[in-house]
Amino acid sequence: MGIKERKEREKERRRQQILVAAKRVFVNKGFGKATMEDIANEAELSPGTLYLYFKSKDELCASLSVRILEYLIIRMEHLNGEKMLDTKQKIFQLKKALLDVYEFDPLIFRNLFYLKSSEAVQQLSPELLDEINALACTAMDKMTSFFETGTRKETGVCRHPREITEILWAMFYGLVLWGKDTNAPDQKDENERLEKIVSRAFEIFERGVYV
Amino acid sequence: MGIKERKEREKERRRQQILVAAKRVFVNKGFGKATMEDIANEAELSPGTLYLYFKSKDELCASLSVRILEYLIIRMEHLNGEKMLDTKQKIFQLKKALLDVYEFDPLIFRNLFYLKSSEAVQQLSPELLDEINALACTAMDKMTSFFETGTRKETGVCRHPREITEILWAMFYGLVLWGKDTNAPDQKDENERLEKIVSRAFEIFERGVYV
Amino acid sequence: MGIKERKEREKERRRQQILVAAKRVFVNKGFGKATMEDIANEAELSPGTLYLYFKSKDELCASLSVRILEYLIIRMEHLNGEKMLDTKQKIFQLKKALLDVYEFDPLIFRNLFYLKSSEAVQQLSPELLDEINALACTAMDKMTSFFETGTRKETGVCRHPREITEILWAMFYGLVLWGKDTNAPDQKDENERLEKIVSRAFEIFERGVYV
Amino acid sequence: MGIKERKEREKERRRQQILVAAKRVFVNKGFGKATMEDIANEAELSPGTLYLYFKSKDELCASLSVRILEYLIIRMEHLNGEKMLDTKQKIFQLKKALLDVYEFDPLIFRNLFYLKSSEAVQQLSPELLDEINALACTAMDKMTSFFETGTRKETGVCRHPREITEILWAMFYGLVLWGKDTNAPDQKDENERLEKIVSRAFEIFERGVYV
DNA sequence: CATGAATGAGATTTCATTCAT
DNA sequence: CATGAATGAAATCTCATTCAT
Repeated sequence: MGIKERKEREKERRRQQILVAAKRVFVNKGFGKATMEDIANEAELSPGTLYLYFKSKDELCASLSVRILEYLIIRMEHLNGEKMLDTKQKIFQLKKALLDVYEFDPLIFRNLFYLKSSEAVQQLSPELLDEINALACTAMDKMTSFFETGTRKETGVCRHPREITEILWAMFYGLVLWGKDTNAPDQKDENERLEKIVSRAFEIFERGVYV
Repeated sequence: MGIKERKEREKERRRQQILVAAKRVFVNKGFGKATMEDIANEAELSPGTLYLYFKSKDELCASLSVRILEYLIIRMEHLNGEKMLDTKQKIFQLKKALLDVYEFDPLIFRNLFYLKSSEAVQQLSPELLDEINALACTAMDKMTSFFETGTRKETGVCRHPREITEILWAMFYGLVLWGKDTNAPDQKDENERLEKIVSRAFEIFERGVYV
Repeated sequence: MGIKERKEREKERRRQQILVAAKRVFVNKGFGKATMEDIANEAELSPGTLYLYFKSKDELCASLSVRILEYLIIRMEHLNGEKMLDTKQKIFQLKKALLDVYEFDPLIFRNLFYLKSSEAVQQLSPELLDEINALACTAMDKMTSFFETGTRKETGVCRHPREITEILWAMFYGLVLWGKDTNAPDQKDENERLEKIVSRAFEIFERGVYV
Repeated sequence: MGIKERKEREKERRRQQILVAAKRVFVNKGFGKATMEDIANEAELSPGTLYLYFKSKDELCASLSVRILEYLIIRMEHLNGEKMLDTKQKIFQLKKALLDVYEFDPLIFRNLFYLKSSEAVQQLSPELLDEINALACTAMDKMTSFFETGTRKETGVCRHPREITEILWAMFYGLVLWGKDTNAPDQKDENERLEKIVSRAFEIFERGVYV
């Protein structure tokens, strides 16, 4: 039945449309101060409609993380496709990937933070919570295996791929969250600034990983 | 007038008492979901009383950051007292200092993040905002000068003390915020876990900073 | 036009099907808390469809009463068919009839009460309101005339058939509404309990009606 | 501490004031259609204030029943004070008492009905639910014991005091609920009508109770 | 200073109803 | 006819803030 599928697709598109609108609102107002009405207005829908797609405001917020984690995982899978890299190259590739993800959605880290901050977590439906946790795990695992596969055939470098992964991730996370100047005049400047400092950080780090 | 001073001191003590209570509440509920009544109950005061010491909920939240930044600065000043350290030792000392600050107030980074996240910033009184910005700058400056003074007499290492400071800070910030597992069974376990990964991170980093 | 009639019949059948579903929902949720969507789900129809058969939720509710009043009237007409009964027998027959009606639809009294309770009445369409009032009157009249015809040929007993009717009706109504234990384990037990106390009540009453 | 007691009293008075306002609103609009705002306006308070005294709308509604059941119990206790009555007199006294209760609050029965109708019951706090159930039981017990004490010394009459109690109560309940004409021009007329039919009912009933 | 009852604006959420398909 | 997504008004309830005591 083509008709059922089309409906399905449209429904999913509408969901995405709402998420996009929500993201725009959150960027300006922050999660706490944004209202469902704001989001509805931005999405050019009525408040009630949001509830056809998301059980509650908290679930809507959390769903943003799903979207972005999915993108992150895809990016990590791409990385894993590239074989025959040494650790140095890998760190470089990871940096590039993370900066891409950030550019795709600069809100991602604030989002993940919000999610982790126990603010909302408690009243999410178990299903959604499980989904998010699974995605976050998968993302981390993919990153880790990226380092694992590459490093086995080398000189004993990078013996703790999991920790390296976590540290690099945290470093990026920290640079984004801390550096984020709310009053930045321009997203472009902001991105440049970030790229510069991240590059420096990964550079230093990369030297440190080598024995 | 001793009497005036005593009043002053008592007033300040009461302020601190409220901040302590607020911190306890925020740990559990998050900034957004905590109510003034929650805080008042925790402080064993009435809601109205809070407004004798803080202009608004947002100012109260922001004041928590002041408290912690002050402690951070003190800690950094101590560091600066210790002369004749090479970069390696400095990084080690900084790590220790940051872990101490974290132990003093594990909430500090969520706090600072909340402050940066534009959620509330916009409606803070300019005075408070200025104070916080000044404190944050001072803290960063102290950290930077810690690296500067140390490194001049050395081998050209650490030519970008400001960036190193920012990166180390962000790395720590990231490790704390990301690693923070809301459902951690025990603060002590949590602390140990953090210390371990932070040590590893600073270790790698320290190797990278050396030429 | 047989085709028109068939359409008509089918339409009426669909109406009944909706009413049956509505009744099931109301039993569990009560009139106020039940939603049109609940009813639509129960009837395996879409919410929109309900409005093809009923002007509004209130009209749907009210229509339930119509259904049951019609059954009540039919039952009363049967009673009137049985001639040559003395008051004692009549009271017994009435009891039986009422218990039958109750078994046919245990919700009937809550229904009628809801209708009387001014909750909705005010916004019903005049036509429906008139219909219901007419039916209620007819039902009462039939009951009354049941006593009238019987008692004329007797010994001056039962000189106020109208009042007797009303009292018996109210007594039954009260026993049902009051006794109705929402948490009753079982409709069957419930029915037995009701029959027992109703029998006792009519027994006493019957002795009292005789001079 | 007189001051604490005074506060206590004032708080209780305010609660009563809200209940009185709620009653007035419910008489006009019915439980389902009345809004918290309606009640707040009637009580000349703000909507938020209602929630300082009642956890939810449902709890407010249910609390009306508490008030009235308490009055009912008091009235029943008075009855029990009067010794040396035969059953006939007792029935007469009970009738008078019930009519008094009705006059004190004509809404009582609709209230109790609402409470029983499962509409709200499910989401009441267990404490309130227990309190109401206990009160309803007490009321019934007092009525029953009124018949018991009196009848022991008599001629074997009234061997089922519990059932008699229940039947009389239900009869009254039914007469009130059914008779209640929402469009009654005047409460006074209404009361007279009720008194007349109730008297007739109890008269008949009383003859029936005697062997 | 401290209180805490009251406020009332505003947030989330629900749901009867409509209408394009 | 039937659908069910969308609506949007309205309801419930929350909570930062105020103010009379």
